[in-house]
Amino acid sequence: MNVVYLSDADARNRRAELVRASARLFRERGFDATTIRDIAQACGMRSGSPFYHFKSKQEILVAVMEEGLVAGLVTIEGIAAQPLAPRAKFRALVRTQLEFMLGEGHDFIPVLLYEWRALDEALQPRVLALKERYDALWHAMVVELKDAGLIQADPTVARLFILGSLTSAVQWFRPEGSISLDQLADDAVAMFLHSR
Amino acid sequence: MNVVYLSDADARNRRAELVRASARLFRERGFDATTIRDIAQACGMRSGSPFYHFKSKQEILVAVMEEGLVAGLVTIEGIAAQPLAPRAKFRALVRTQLEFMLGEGHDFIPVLLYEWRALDEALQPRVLALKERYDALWHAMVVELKDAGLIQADPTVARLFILGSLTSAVQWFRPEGSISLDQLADDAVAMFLHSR
DNA sequence: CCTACCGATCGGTAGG
DNA sequence: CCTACCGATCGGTAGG
Repeated sequence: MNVVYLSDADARNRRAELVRASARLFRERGFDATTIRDIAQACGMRSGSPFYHFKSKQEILVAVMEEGLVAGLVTIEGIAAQPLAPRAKFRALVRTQLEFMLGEGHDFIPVLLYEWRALDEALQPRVLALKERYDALWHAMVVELKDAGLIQADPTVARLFILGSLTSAVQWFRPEGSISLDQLADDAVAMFLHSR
Repeated sequence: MNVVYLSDADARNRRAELVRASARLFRERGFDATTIRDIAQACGMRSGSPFYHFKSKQEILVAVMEEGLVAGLVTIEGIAAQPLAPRAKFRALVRTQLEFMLGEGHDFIPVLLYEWRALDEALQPRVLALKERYDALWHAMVVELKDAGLIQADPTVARLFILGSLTSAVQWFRPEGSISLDQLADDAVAMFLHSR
């Protein structure tokens, strides 16, 4: 029953491939509209084979969310730790956030943002802890901006509005369009930060 | 085959009831996760009965989107037509938009925003025309603000960021929480409009 | 990882 | 609008 059909290394590779393909499909079609058969086919497998690597479709979703969030968090926390002036740090954080939401091959964060509801409540705590680290980091950034007089609104609402507007770009940004991620970051800074 | 089981008036009422219940369910659970049986039950019908009023589940979705959009558009256009100063008009538009997204019983616009992908491509044009009127109105508002020196960023990006951040409130705003829609509107004005 | 399959669910329909 | 039902799809499993 518990016979091994793949070497450890092969199994790890195939698992990673499943997570990557699932992220892309979940992002493009949504979790509910993506079938296990779609995922298997995208990796050249038969329909039952993903279950060699994951207990359930929900476990695939949680893997997509966790792995994407961990990768993004490490990068973002690295930037937040740099000794930059508030305005420059904000610009750098925004630019990185945009990269993780809109850049080539970065399907994980959009899935996290748009498929949260599809995740079984029992599994949500596993992702929530990471999400909170994310929010805490941005909250500190916004408070720093407010102390510097660059933001006037309530910090919590400001944080939610800023992240919300960046998030919304997932819906309308087109990489082949005329606007670049750098321009987008500049516009965000111009919009959200007042001059003193 | 085409026998009539309800009077015209009854049929209209039941249809409206189906649209209202569907809007709420689509908003709460998503389109894919809502079954015809859920909708029927919410209206005290049996599972096959919604198809007396609608050809398909997709037709229910399009009805939800169209009816919500038409209602919102009429109200929003009324405000845009008022002779208000740019800052005051912006505040009024934001407040109304928040009402239609977050207010009691207003499930239509969130469904439009979050279930667009679930709508068959063949049906999208029916809703797109209304959406464009919406965007045009907001675009004119943003240009007016830019001319008045209250916004500095590119008008298209500014419009998308503003609507995106308001839209995001659907995900985190809780009516029973400590913040009111009026405060939210004030914070949006403080965030997005610079002083001259 | 594959083959073969099950059990449940779901959108939709025929007929009254 | 109800009853009774179909056909397809889908997540998941047994066994090798």
